[in-house]
Amino acid sequence: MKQPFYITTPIYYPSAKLHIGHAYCTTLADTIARFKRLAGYDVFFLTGSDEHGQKIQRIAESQGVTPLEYVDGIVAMFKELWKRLEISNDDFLRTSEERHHLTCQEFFRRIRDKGDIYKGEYVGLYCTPCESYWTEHQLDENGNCPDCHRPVEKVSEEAYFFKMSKYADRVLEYIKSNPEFIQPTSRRNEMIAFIEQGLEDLCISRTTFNWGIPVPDDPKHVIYVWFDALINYITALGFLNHDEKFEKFWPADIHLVGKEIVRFHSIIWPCILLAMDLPLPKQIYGHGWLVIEGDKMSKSKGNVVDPMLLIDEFGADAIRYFLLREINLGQDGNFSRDALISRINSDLANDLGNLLHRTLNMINKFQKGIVEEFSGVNRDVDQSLESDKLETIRKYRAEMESMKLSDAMKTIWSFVSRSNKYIDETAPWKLAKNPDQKSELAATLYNLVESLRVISIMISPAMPLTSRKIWKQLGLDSTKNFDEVQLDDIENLRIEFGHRIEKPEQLFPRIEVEKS
RNA sequence: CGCGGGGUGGAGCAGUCGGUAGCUCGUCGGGCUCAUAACCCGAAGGUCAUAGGUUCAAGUCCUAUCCCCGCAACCA
Repeated sequence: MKQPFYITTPIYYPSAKLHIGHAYCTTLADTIARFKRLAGYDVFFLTGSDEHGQKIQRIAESQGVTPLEYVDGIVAMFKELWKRLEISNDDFLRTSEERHHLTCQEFFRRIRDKGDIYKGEYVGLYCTPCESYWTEHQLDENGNCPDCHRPVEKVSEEAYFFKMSKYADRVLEYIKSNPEFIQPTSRRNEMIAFIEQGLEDLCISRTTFNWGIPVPDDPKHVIYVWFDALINYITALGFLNHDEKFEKFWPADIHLVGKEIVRFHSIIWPCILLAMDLPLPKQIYGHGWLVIEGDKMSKSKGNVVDPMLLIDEFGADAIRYFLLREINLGQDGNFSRDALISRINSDLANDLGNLLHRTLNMINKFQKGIVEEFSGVNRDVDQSLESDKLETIRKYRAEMESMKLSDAMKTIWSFVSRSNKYIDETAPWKLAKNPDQKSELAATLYNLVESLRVISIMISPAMPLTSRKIWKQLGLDSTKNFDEVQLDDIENLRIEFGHRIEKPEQLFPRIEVEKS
């Protein structure tokens, strides 16, 4: 029986189109999910949309449509983006779906019945024209509403509270005794410090708007979006229907989230689960943010990068590779068009693309497109290439398993480089001129095809389209169907003598940049 | 003294247990010609923000200072 593996992205808020930061997070999750599938796990990979809240309701009103009509349009764009980016999610959860409403209400009811949700007074600073509560920190320099800059007033309303304080100690204990729970460590330290300063009970209902999940038996309240949103991870597993998916996949292996929402996932979410007597997720991984040309991405700065346009221009795999390679998981990373083009040209076109192209070209030119048989060739360079290959595979597996995705890409590419060097070392164009060296030539070309075969499997979680293209061009479909390739095939599968390669095609054309 | 992250050759970054400072791009020189003017080899270039301290030895530990960037509870 296959081992289960459950990974999630956050459910994104459909108040606007998704930007490159969302694409980054989802690409990371997708790459991990694909790697785990390749490694033989039974993977469930979830993403979705968090559709409720006052902000959505207001935008919809301003456009003269219902909230649902409004989010339907945006969510369709989410789905289109994930399709174009080759995201392999197993489900897409919308919090507006009935399955989620019912699950969420069930959580509320059970926690209330056991006495951990109570009715109280929410006191806050309210801006009447904006119909919004603000915290003191959010106010502008004059102590006014940060949106409209008019004065706010202290207002209270009836609200439900969740007894988070009751669970603070247990969550802290869990974090402390499970060092892997919150990653990276810097975030973990932050969370410990945060809990140690004391947790207040969480206000989990609102009465100032109605686009949300109604509180059971008290429908003038809607459930606060975070309480609503976090539960999505369990809704999707069919918790309510005692689905076998729930038994199999809960607790989640990784909730991959942005650093700004680590707190919700590593404190509020565990408190909710403890109140429900459910096991806690194994890991919350907080990735960093993308800064654009050194600046924080924001609408007001007008530097928001649309991933869809990038995919149109450069293709999904190039974007995926860049994000995985260039940014160290857990830290902030820089996104710039120049850096992207530079990566595409040097790593993808010059190194990988050209390695494939020159290899296939030589097989066509010197051996009429056939990977020919040879025997008795074992030069130092061959041994050296072989041992580098084995070391590369070993490192790659270790790095992928420990989520060092950027390191894993570096490891693959140093082997790409090694293979290019092997061509220089063996100089097949010279071997081709001498009939006595037919075996050496065949061995060289065979070893190169082997290198590319290994590379194509290793890049498949990160660059599924390119991986498939290489597989096809190498003529490997006759050896094994690409979709059935497993991680162990890196070592186990061997190319047969005499098989025919396909027509070489450029994987990544160079992008010419005008010099200024 | 709110919390956290960061300051390493022209640019972007790695540096695990402290032991001669690495990678990619760019620049310069050479080689090769199978290839997407790609590939391979070599070189130049850093007092690792600053000032102290611990140590036989510090980018790596400790203290102080300066600069940049996030977060600061209902905000995805």
